[in-house]
Amino acid sequence: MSAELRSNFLRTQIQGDLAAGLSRPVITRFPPEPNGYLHIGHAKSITVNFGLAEQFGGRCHLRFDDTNPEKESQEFIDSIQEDVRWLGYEWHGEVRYASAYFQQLFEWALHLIDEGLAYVCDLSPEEAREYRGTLTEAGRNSPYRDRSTSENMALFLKMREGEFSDGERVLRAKIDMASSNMNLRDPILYRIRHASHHQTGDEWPIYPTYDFAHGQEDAIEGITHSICTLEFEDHRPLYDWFIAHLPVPHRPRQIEFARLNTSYTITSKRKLKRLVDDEVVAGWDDPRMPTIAGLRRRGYPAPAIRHFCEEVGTSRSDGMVDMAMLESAVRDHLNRHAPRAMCVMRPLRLVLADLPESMTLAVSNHPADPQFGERQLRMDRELFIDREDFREEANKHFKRLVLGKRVRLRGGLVIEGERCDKDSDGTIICVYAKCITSVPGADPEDGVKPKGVIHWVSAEHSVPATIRQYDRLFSVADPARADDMTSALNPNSLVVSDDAMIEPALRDAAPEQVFQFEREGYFVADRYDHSAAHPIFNMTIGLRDSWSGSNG
RNA sequence: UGGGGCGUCGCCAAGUGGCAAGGCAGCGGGUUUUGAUCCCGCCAUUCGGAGGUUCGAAUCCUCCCGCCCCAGCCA
Repeated sequence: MSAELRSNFLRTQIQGDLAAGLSRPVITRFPPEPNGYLHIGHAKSITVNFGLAEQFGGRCHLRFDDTNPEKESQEFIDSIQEDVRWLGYEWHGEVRYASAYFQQLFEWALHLIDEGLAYVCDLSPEEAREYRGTLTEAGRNSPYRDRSTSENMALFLKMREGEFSDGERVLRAKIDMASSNMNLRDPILYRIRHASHHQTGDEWPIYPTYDFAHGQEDAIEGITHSICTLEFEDHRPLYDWFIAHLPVPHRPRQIEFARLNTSYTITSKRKLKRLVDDEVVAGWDDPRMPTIAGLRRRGYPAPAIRHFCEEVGTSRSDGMVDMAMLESAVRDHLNRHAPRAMCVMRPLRLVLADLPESMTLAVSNHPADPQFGERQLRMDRELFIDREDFREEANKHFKRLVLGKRVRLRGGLVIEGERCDKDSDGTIICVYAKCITSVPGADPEDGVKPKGVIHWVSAEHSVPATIRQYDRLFSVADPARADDMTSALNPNSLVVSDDAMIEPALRDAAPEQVFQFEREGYFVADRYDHSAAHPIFNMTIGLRDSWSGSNG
């Protein structure tokens, strides 16, 4: 394990296991159920599981926990694999499926029946709930609990043959109906579902539950550390019970950590699905979604997401991480990796009447990294600047273009505002300025430096683009706790503008390429919709801004 | 009110008997052809609370308080 990684209880635990003589390589697994798209919380689990394997020279499996066919689909299986790879990880060997172990699981169920440790129960779901008791009252034994081994065997075989209807019977473990741990009150091992499975088709009319499947899957694969979230802690005694009572080839160990929660987001798959189904967003990969696919389409780089997951740490205490931390990781990565370009969002015509002739400027693509090279930009008599960058008059805090004051056009000349035209409503429609310098990049000869620098594009040589500006989807920090998710939505989470003008070269941006539009923020060429004929950029995130809040 | 967890700065989080790391946020200053970046500085005499053990406690003990999870034939 590299020394620079901060310690956490998982790494400490594994180091301890290794020191205590764990003789096999560390093997972890990322075990999603294919019933939705992966989200930022899964990203955390992925970096934990794949990261641990990597740090300890072990391996990590990708295993679909597909024990509930009615909620699962091939679409999710495909998207999950794509997302894991995009995040930068490759699983060891083939993709695994819990469903590939159905026959083994079935045989282990027979074993438990044989041992008198499992029985077929005919209680209806409602009756079973009654018999289960409550948190403070013990449950009662099912009237079917003492069936003979042969009767249980015969009944379970009939279940497997599809002779009963859905919900008619279940197979339960015989543990302790009075246990203070609800999971030990004769948990269900198999339920009847005449449902076609995306992997096994109609081969099985019965499906194992999570509890009966997960630990055994881990055992089959030789998983050394089965890492899951805190809510499964109460299941660990049951996990261990199966491992102890079944002839499994290996004893995996379950360790729980606190799931990742980030402010202003929701990670319930059920609720995310509702946003998609209700068309509140444009799909699972809408750039406002906390899904991996959404973050990707928003322009969040995979290395930034991985770095964020490492930075927040891994512990056992519930909490909520400030979204600003993820955003910081994104800005940090993009600042170093995104080439600079100019985009004028709210164009205002600027005329340089005394510019002798159009000139071609060589402008750096990155202020701190020469490897990005430079690009040629045309500076003509007529330009566009942002409306926000001009005022007829302003106090000294306004470092942009003002009548009678100087400002530099990024990478070009220093100019001075002279006058402006307005329409009948008083709206400024054109600004006139004179050139103070004649050589690009030079300072004024009189030594009076410009107040600031503004960005611009050539009126003639720029091209229109659609800019999709995103803001957080929810306006409350903890939408998961809102009584009504819909009322917590931010009505301005998406603002589309077709007014923007961009440098012509931006037309040729590759899908998913991210640029910094100087003085604005980071923008990504939309993965699907961007084209040279119709450039479309999604705002990834704005630049940090210490001005607008205090003065603007 | 049964059981299982968790409480260290505004938000995350190291630390496990010997001087309370770090990141994010925030605040001040410097550099700057991006109000960005970068750089410098500030930001917990105290670890949920109260007792106790100890030369010494965030770390060990006792009691108390707060928050989270569990009563799916979901995972």
